Amino acid sequence: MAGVRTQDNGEGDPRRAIELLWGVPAPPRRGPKPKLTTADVVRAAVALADADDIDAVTMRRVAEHLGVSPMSLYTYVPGRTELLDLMIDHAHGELPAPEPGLGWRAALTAIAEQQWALFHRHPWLLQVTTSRSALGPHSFAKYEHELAAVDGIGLDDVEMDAVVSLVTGLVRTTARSSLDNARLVRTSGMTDAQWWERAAPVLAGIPAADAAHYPLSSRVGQAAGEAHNAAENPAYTFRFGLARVLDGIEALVSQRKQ
Amino acid sequence: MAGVRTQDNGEGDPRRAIELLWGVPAPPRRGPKPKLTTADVVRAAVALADADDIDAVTMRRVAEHLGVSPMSLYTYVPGRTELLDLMIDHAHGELPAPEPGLGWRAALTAIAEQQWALFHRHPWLLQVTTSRSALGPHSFAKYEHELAAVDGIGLDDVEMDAVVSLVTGLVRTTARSSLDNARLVRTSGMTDAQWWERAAPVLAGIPAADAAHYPLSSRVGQAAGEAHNAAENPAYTFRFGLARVLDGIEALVSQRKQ
DNA sequence: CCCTAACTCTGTACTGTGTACGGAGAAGAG
DNA sequence: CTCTTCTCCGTACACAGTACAGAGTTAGGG
Repeated sequence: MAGVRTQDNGEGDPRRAIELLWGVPAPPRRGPKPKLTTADVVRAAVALADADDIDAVTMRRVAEHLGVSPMSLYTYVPGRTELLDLMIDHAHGELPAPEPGLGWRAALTAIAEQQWALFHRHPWLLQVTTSRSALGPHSFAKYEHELAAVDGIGLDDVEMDAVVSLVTGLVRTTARSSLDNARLVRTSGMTDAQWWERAAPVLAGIPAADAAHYPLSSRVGQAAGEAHNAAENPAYTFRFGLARVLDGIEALVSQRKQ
Repeated sequence: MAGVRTQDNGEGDPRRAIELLWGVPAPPRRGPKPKLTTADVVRAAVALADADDIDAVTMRRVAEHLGVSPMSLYTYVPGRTELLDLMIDHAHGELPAPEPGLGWRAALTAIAEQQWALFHRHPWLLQVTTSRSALGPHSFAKYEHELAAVDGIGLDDVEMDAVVSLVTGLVRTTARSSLDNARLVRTSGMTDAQWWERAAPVLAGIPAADAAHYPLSSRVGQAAGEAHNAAENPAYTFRFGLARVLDGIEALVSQRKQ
């Protein structure tokens, strides 16, 4: 029913990875011409992840996709972890530059919507942690654009950072539940409705799970289910949450103004 | 540098798993006395995950921890996926019942703080998806308590659900970045500062990564770094975000009231 | 009381993962 | 032409989840 894990990397020396992210000019090459480029590997990995899961990105499968032996990938990429880092920055490159002249509210809304769309194009982005990996050019640009949206509206630097985290975090969680669910539908072959149809009678047979013990849950769950035709509607939760968050920020901004 | 993944389950029939969650009375037993109980297995798995990672929860290691062969675990638990589900509900059991008589704002704050603490006690909770798994008694109770905090303050049922998702989602994202980072420090053996010390000169050697290209990022990044003595301060982001979100909810509530 | 059905537990084995290691061949530097 | 450096590959290892079949243990039915 559930159980998604997050595995981390724990790399030692960041040098090589950072150089790859920024596309170092390439040291003096002596040996045979490489068949591929690092970008080829990244593109293949992204294609696999898009089509399926982050779990589909195995060194063997990426290699097969490129018509190359698994071990030769290590010429272009230090390991799987660094490949994931490169994939992240690659995907961040799809985020457009901000439209100039928008107010902070419209700018933040645009950013949130773009990231929402990005996550739906590349669901694997939500299966991967980004703690120390946001060091590529596109990730830098992403952060820069986010800050630009709230620059000069009366917040101090620390608040600007926190506001940006708040909005991007909202997008992440709501998109995550949207896409976790979509993935479950795919992998289990059951829609939410079908799954509930099977789960409901089991629960009904358990006295302790009676609706009387959970009055609010059953009332609200039913109402939400009817309103959305599903157990959850992450798109609604996203836009509802964004409206609340923006209102909350607005309160702070106008407080700072006086 | 980064690369945490989330793996999902995709189980077929939820019956057995739900029965385990709710502790079915146990069918007529004929064979030899079991050495263990399902609860033993869950406790051992939680202990392993607490001490380390969700990745530390392998069937082999749990079995070893219990002095039993790996395959015998399958007597108590259908598979690793369902074990994770049981772990989640087990952890949710640590969330206290709400203090009665609090206003919605205080109640939501208490809930958020309790979940923040729970995630820090059981970081692996953030490494695991919960899409369709919140069907255990403690997860039910969690949702019920969350709804109770905002019941009767003028929101409709769908809004209540969305408000609750908004707050719990905030806790999840901010706690996640807090704990992803802590785990990275552990696994890499480098603090944030040490890591930046190593990464900074590499970045400095790359013309395109110059501060001039990212004026806001470098200004804000430096200010945030000095204010927090770290690249990030998730605890601040959490409390700042919570204040904004509550303000945003307040705006909606008072709008509904008139 | 014994036999048999039901149950627990275990050893072995299969597929799949990331990647360390060593060797084979290609191509530029001298 | 030779040497050094590089790319690429085959093999191998440790570890994962768990299918399967068998050995041993217990309680119910006769």
